[in-house]
Amino acid sequence: MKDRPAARSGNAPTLADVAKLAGVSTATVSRCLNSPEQVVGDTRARVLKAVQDLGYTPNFGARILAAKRTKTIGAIIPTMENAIFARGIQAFQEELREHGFTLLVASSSYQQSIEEEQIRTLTARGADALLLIGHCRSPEIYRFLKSREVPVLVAWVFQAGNPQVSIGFDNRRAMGDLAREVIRSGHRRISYISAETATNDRASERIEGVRCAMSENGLDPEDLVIFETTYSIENGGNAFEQAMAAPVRPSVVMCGNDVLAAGALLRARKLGLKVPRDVSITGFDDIELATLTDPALTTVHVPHRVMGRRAAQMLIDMLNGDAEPESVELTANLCLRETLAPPQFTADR
Amino acid sequence: MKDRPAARSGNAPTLADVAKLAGVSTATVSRCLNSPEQVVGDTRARVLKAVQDLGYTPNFGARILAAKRTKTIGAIIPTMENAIFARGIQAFQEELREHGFTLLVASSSYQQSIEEEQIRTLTARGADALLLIGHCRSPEIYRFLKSREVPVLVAWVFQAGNPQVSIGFDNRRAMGDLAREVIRSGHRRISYISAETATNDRASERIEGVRCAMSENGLDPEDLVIFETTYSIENGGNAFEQAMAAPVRPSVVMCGNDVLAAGALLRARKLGLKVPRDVSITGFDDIELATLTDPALTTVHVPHRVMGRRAAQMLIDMLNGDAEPESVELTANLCLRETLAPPQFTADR
DNA sequence: CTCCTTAATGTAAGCGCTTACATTTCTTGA
DNA sequence: TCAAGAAATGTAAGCGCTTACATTAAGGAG
Repeated sequence: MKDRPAARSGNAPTLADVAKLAGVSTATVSRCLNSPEQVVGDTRARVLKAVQDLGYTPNFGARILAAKRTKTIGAIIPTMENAIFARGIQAFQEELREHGFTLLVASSSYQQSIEEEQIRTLTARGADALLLIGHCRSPEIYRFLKSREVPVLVAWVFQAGNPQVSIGFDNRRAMGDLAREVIRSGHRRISYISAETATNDRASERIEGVRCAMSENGLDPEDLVIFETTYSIENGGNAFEQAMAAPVRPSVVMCGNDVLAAGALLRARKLGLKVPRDVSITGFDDIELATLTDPALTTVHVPHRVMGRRAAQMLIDMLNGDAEPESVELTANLCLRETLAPPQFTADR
Repeated sequence: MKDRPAARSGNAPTLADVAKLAGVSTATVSRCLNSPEQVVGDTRARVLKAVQDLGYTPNFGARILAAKRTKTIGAIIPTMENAIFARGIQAFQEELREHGFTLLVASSSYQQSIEEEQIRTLTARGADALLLIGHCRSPEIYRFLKSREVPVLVAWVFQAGNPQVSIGFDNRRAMGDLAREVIRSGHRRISYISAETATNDRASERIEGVRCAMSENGLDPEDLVIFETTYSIENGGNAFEQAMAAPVRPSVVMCGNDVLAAGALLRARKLGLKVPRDVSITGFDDIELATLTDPALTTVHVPHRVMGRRAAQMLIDMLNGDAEPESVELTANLCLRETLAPPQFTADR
């Protein structure tokens, strides 16, 4: 890898170039750009014309260095490939843009070490604040963030009592609600397909939700059969097949998200199982896909877009020091569609 | 919006702090971090320890300013909400990471002005190179990019003869191939649901592909009925309904992508139309969703992941000046599944 | 018409890093 | 053992911007 001589040096016009052309000082140009009300109309016009003529673009590196604030916010999500994050982040960015902020996105592939690296990178790049997903990360990195005084907002989760400011919903309760519904319709043998729980608190909270619902209803939480895998249609299908191969067949397979559920549904079709007659399947998130499948997926609706927009507003408020930041709980509602039905009391087992 | 005093000043340890602690000069520390082979093992260890102890993170602003290259690559995509970009970019980022590059993503909401703004932003932030989607943008911005000497790679398209380096597939030919297949199975009355074509060359190229196929087969390209809308399931459904309400009902509705096609399919079901008996539907992209629908979608498979990975490699090569960059054409293959069948020769009309 | 207040603009000191060049320290061959 | 060249390290000059402070211009009151 050859080190090329510094690229694009000498080309980009600088503040000084603009200043010279407009016949003012660099300070005036800077003010024109950052607080135009401080400079009189006449001069301002001249400066802006010079900016135009030169095709001047400020160098953010220099700005970061000199000003410490950059009107940039960073977000680190597990993966762009999951529609829920894509959607939330898209809304997040739209809201930020309306307030003159730029968004920098990075993804961590669900790996804690990568996420921490990205946190450092974005901070070093002058992100004024950060949006992160879930609570699961090392104390060091929280210490780091604190020492750098970077405001952080955690999204996609809400846990009463957690001091870290967050916006999201209570994963445990949401999945618990669904599980209660499942149990109420008569299911007793539940299998659960989950994402890897090690560094994903949303996933583990959801499992806890199911367990709670079980004990509340006199079922032994220990009986919950769990299959951990990575989010993908294929993996969902495989896990489903495994689940159905168990000696005691579940009457319902609950899935940690819609993608897994879609995979399960597809595989059920392939295996010649009728859903929900032979087995019920549930998802989580309510992405578009959930309405497309046949039968349509019973799932939990999460307001991703709303979450994204509100997250942006909260972060901006935090940056402005407008008010004490406070966690926001959004509600996730059940979406009862077609894949859940009372179990057939067949004589299997 | 109050201007707070410069945040996190005085907190972050700097190169100088590290240097002092390690008892060396800042130059040595810098070398330790950027070209470790230049500093002897003993010193290096001392410096790295100091870096650890202090929790030092380099300030990218300063780096951009001083070094002009940042091992960062920017990508601007129309939207994160489209699985195809999400997938391609995810692969792109994975490959970049393996080579020590960081990815900065921004999205343009399919708006040219926003895209150009983002191009300037990412450039100003020290992106060493840029990945952009499609060829559609103003000459000024290309001039800007050229003057800044920022290597640019255009993805998701390949047009023979276009001097701008790109990686992708020939949208016209790919959709043309599908159209030929459609015509070969006997269809004559084709309706087409497209994305907005104004600033989306992929969309317009695909339409051209259909038109070509039509004239090759003795059909009048003027007869192609086109509905333009924004990519979404809902819009796809609406456009489909409109298409089917035409006095001369199409026997096939071709869609600019799978999302529109899924919407069409769903709406068809709602309208009581059997696909493909009453009407055929085709998509484009072959996203996961295409296999989930019932019947499964006939579409064109695009190798998004491969494209992302190769794009990363190409950009890195360009940055290294390793070889003359050359456009790469990938192939997009037909995926004949269940939604396309010969038309019924009913007596409608 | 002068003096003082206020608004507009200019001056210049960094921000933290890289790197060309200068200096010191180590090797090595005769 | 010593000179000469190589290797390791240090010195210091920016990179382009913001902003505290200094200066100048413009009003307004007396």
